[in-house]
Amino acid sequence: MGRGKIEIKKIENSTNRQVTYSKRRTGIIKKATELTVLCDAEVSLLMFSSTGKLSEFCSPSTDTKKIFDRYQQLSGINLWSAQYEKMQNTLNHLSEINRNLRKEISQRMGEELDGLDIKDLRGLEQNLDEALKLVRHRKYHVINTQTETYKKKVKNSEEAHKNLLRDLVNREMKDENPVYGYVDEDPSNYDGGLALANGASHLYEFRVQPSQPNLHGMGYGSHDLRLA
Amino acid sequence: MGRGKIEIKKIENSTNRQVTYSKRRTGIIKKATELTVLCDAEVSLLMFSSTGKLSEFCSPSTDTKKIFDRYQQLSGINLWSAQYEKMQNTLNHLSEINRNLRKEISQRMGEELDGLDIKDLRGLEQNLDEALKLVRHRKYHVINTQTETYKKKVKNSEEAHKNLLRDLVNREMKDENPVYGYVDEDPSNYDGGLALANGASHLYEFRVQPSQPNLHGMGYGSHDLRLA
DNA sequence: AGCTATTGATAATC
DNA sequence: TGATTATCAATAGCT
Repeated sequence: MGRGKIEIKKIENSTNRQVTYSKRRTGIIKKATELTVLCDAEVSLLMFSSTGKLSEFCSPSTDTKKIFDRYQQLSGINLWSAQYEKMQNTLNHLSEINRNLRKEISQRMGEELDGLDIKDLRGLEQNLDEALKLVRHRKYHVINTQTETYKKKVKNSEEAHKNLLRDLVNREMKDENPVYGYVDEDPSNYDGGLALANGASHLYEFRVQPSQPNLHGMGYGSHDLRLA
Repeated sequence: MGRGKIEIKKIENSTNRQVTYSKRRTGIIKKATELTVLCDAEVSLLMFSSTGKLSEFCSPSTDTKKIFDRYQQLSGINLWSAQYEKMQNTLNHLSEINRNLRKEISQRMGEELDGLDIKDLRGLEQNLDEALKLVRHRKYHVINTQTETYKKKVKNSEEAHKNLLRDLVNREMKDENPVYGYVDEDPSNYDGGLALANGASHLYEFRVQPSQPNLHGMGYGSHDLRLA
């Protein structure tokens, strides 16, 4: 259809090819539209020119994504299988690692020791012993620091009290007019040492439940890692 | 184009619509083919008839999946964003859990204690202490069991040796014909006690490297959890 | 981009 | 469905 018949083979003249592409692209989109309207069909048409430019047509009743989903269902071709598998592998790998980490924590809590031989047990014992020393060392350090702070605060307080009393006496001696209303500049700091009274840790006390290591109630064991 | 002009609107007669769909489908596929060949383009054409039947055309140089991938790249539309996001969330969640588990292990090894207050430290100390007791208990149990087995083996061996000697003496007394070649029925069991000599554990000895929890050389710390 | 001679697609019909 | 054909639509070559 045109001023002359043409052979259906690649148009070598680049400009001519572009022009023909443009015209025929319009034509085929018109055809797709007509098919959509006349026959109540759903159509997706994707075209990449030789220069890589994308043109798209899609029936108005739907969108490209829906068409693809439908195509996937009907054709049985899983378009994202590669990506899907890659992610799925990563997920499985992470789950496996987490399982192992949990097992290690359990063993460090003295549970699930059945699988360990004498060498493992000796290693674990030694390791726990060293950890215990480190934790105790740190604990004493924290206690000392807090105690020092506390002592300093008390000393400051006494100093302030003494000064206040002196002032008071001075004033009474001068004009017999006592002063009330003294307030410490930062009373909230005084309960720093009180925390020492509580022995149990919110971090570790839940561990009385055996063999279910947990992290602040995240409940990761119940998550569904499958993807429909 | 036809024996009469037609209006572009849905063909109500179902049979007629099907016939037109068939003819025009052939036509548009021909157009797509021509576009592909003449203009060196890549084309994907998906059509669903009003009855739901799928027809497909794709340029011979490629396939539908590749076209979709390319479409996705160029259009910026993530065609599987729902799935992707779901998996990505799961991945992030698992990674977070992983981080926490590692941190807990580190703390149980006496590392990364800076963030813990006095309550936490006391709890951890208590927990480690109890774990240490459990591990020691288990270790002694295993040692005792192995020692018992070893003793029994030795006793059996001595018994066997004694019997052998007696037999030997008896035979020599009877016909002056000594017997060689005695073999224990299961010699491999005798080295059970030898493992006790090795103090270090293959499981825990690598922990001298600080703050890198590890499980049997899995090296999960280096795994790339990002998804291209 | 337009124009139009010409080919190509297809609606109606069998 | 498949073939035929009179018609209309698309477009190749040209400006």
